[in-house]
Amino acid sequence: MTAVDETPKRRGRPPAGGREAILAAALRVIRERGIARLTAREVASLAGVSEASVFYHYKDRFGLLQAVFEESLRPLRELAEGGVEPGSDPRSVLSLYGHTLEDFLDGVLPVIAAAQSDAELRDSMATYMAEDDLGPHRGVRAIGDYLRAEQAAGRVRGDVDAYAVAMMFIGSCYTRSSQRQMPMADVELPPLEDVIGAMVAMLAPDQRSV
Amino acid sequence: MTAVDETPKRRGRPPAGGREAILAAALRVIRERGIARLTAREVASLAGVSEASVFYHYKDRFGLLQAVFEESLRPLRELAEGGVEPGSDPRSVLSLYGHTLEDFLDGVLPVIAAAQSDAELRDSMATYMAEDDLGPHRGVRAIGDYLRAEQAAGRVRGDVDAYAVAMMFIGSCYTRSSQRQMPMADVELPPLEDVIGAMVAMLAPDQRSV
DNA sequence: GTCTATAGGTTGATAGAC
DNA sequence: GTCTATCAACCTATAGAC
Repeated sequence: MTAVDETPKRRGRPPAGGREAILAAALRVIRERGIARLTAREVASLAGVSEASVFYHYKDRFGLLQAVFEESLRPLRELAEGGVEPGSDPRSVLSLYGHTLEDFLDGVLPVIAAAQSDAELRDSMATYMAEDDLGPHRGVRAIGDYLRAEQAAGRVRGDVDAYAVAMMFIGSCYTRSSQRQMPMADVELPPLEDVIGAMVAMLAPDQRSV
Repeated sequence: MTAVDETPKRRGRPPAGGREAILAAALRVIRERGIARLTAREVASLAGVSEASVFYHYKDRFGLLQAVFEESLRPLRELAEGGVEPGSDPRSVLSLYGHTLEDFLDGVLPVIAAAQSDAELRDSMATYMAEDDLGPHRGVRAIGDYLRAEQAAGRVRGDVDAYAVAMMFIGSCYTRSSQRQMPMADVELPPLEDVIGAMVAMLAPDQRSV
C-alpha cells in the first residue's frame, strides 16, 4: 500500500529497523483487522520479524499498544499546538483547518476506538490525552479564538457565541471522519465545503453595515 | 423507555429470565470493562448463570455480540424513524431532538466502538446499520428537512444550505457524546444550549423583513 | 538484535447429568 | 433450562542459542 520500502543500500551489519516495522505493523493490524486480532504472532508475521522480537522491543502487549497510541496521537498534538493564523478570511481558515483536522482524525480515530476495547487501555490513553490536554475542545478553542478575533475586527457578526459556532464546525469534521470509519455503502453527509459555505454566509456581518 | 412489554398471557412453564440477564450483563461488561474483557466467564458470573448457559442461549460469542448490537441499536432506529414535527419553533425542536439524540448516543457509542475491535464484528454491524439505513445522515436528513420546511415558511433565512446547517448541529451532538465516552478530567465543550442559541440567532430571517 | 522452542495460563465451546 | 467437568486452541511471555 504505502510505497515505502527500505532502500537496499544498507550493507554489512543488519540494523534491521525491526522496531519501526513492528510499530507500523501493529498500527496496520489495528486499522484493518481490529485490536482483537493484534497478537504477537500477527504483528511479527506482518513485520517480518519473530514473535520474540516484539516482546524484546516493547516489553509486553500493553507496551506495544502504548507506543502505538503515542505515535498515532503525535500529529494531533502538533495540530493542537499550532494555532490559527488570524487575519486570513474565514473561508480559507476553516477550509485549511477542517481538512487538516479530518485527515488527522481519519488516522487517529481507529486507534482511539481500539483503546476503548479495554478499560486499562482506555484509562491509559485518557491519561495521555489529559496530560497534553488533547481532545475536541482544542479545536473548538482554536477556531473559537479565531472567530472572536474576527468579531472584534468587525469581519464576523458579533451577536453569536464564537465558541458555540466553533463547536458546530469541529463537530461536523469529527462526525464526518467518524462516519468514514464505518464502511457503510454510499452514505452521504454534507461535505466540508457545504458546511463552510453555510457558516460563512451565516457569519457575515449585518448587511446593512456594508 | 418505550413502554412496550409483552402481554403476560403465557402460562405454565417458568420463563426464568436468564436470557435477558445475559444480554444485560454483556452490555454492562462492554461499557465498563471493554469488549476485550467480555468472556463467557465474566458474563455468566455477572448474570448469575453458568457459562454453558451463555452458549445455550446465544450459540457463540459472535451470536451474543450480535444480539447486543441489535439491542443497543434499536432505540437509535426508532429515533431515526420518527420524524421531527414541523411547525414548532426551532429552539424547541433542536433542543428536544438534540437531547434525545445525545442520550441515545451515550448508550450506543460504546457499543459501536466495541464493534471496531474486530473486523468481523465491524462488518457485521456495518451491514446491520446499512440495512436499516442508520447513521448520522439520518439525523442530518431529519433536521435538514425540518429546516427546509421552516425556510419555505419564511421563518428561517433561506440563503443557507439547510442540510449543511443540520450537519453542524448533528455533528456537535455527536462530538459531545463521543467526548463523554473518554473520561478525561474536566474538559469543557460548549453545551447544547449554547449551540442552539447561536444557531437560532444565525438562522433568524433578515431583520429588515420584520 | 534476532531467532527457535516452550512453559504457563486463558478462553471458547461441547458433553452429559440433573 | 441450567449446571459441572473437560478439552482443544490460542495467546503472552520467557529462556537460551546464534
